[in-house]
Order: sequence, then structure tokens, then C-alpha cells
Amino acid sequence: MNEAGQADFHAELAALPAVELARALIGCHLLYQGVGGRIVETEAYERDDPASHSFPGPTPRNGPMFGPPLSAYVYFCYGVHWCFNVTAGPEGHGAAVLVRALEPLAGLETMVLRRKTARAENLCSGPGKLAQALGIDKSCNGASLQAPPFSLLPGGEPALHLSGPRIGISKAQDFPWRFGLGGSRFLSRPFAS
DNA sequence: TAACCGATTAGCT
DNA sequence: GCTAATCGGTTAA
Repeated sequence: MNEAGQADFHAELAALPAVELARALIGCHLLYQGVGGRIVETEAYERDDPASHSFPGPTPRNGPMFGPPLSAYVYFCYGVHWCFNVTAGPEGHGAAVLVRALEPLAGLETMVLRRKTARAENLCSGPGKLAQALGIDKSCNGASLQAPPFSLLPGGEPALHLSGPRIGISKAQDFPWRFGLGGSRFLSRPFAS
């Protein structure tokens, strides 16, 4: 795809609310410093969503959620892990999409070194694992995903979209805002049939 | 300044 | 299936 096509693609994504962006990102390719793969699992977090970090309003931590869309929102969780989100529009709205799992395609050797495992299904099958495999940490927070060191590219339209309740939250558990690629071996957890 | 919580994972039973 | 590890952000004082 040429540069103009990529700009159009980014503009289309930036215009979507979080839930639709979460669905649209399934099948797209995400790279950081040339390392990454195909997005197979996401979750949407809206502004008026009790489970969202933006729910209480802007804070120093959730700042990127209130910034421009298609930026990185990276936060530290459970004292151990970094989690990577794509901010959703419109600018200032306070919504984001958590990228929970990738199908590893580029920079496999680097991921294996960082994750200390050679099992492909265990490299990026969870938000903490994915950030570790790609080398994402707080230094990426707020960075645009439309320019290096990030790449966000369209993939083929997935054959089968899955959806279901989000994982690991204690509020708004009935919102079916987790999305996945049907049949993928690289999901963090299976979807209920 | 201190207490509490969490969009998780790895390792063990 | 169960649980320890581990620490920044948020809230209350």
C-alpha cells in the first residue's frame, strides 16, 4: 500500500468510536520497531464505562485516552506488566482499545529472546505478553501509531469475528466488548461458543 | 504519606 | 484450578 492509501486507512480508523475500532483492528497488522504481527484480540473501553480507566475523568495516567486517536496508551498493571492500548476518537473523548493478542509474524527471534520461550502461541497471547514481546513500555505512552517506530497496516478482512465479555474486570462485565479472530490459535483465552 | 487496588502471568498442584 | 509476585496510580488523611 502506498503512503496516501495508508493515510486514508488511518483516517478511517481514527473516525471510529472505540467499540467499532476494536472490531476493525482485528486482522490488522501492528509493528513496533519492525516487531509484531496480526491483531487477533481486542477489547473496547468507552468514556462512560465503569470498567474504563477514563471513567473517573482525566488523570495523569489516562491522559493519552483524552488525546488524539490512534495513539498509544501504555499503563503498568499488577506491578508486573505493561499493557498497550490504541486510543479511540473523537479527540478528547476518553476511549481506547486494549490490544490483547497478536499472531506473531515479524521479528520472531527478537520476541523469543524477550519472552524466553520459543512457543509461537505463547509469545503474544495476552496483553502483558504482547507488550513484552514487542518491547513496549512507558516510553511509548502517547506516541502516534501512524508513524515510526510504530506501523499500523490493514490486513485482510477476517473470515469470522468473535465477540464476548471482557476479561479481568470487575465492573460492566455484561458488555460484550471483547473481539477476536475466529479460529485463531493465538488468542489469550478461548471465546465461549 | 500511607493504604488499597488492579484491563496479568507463571508456576505449581 | 489456585496463588504469589510486585509497584504505579488513586484516594483519603
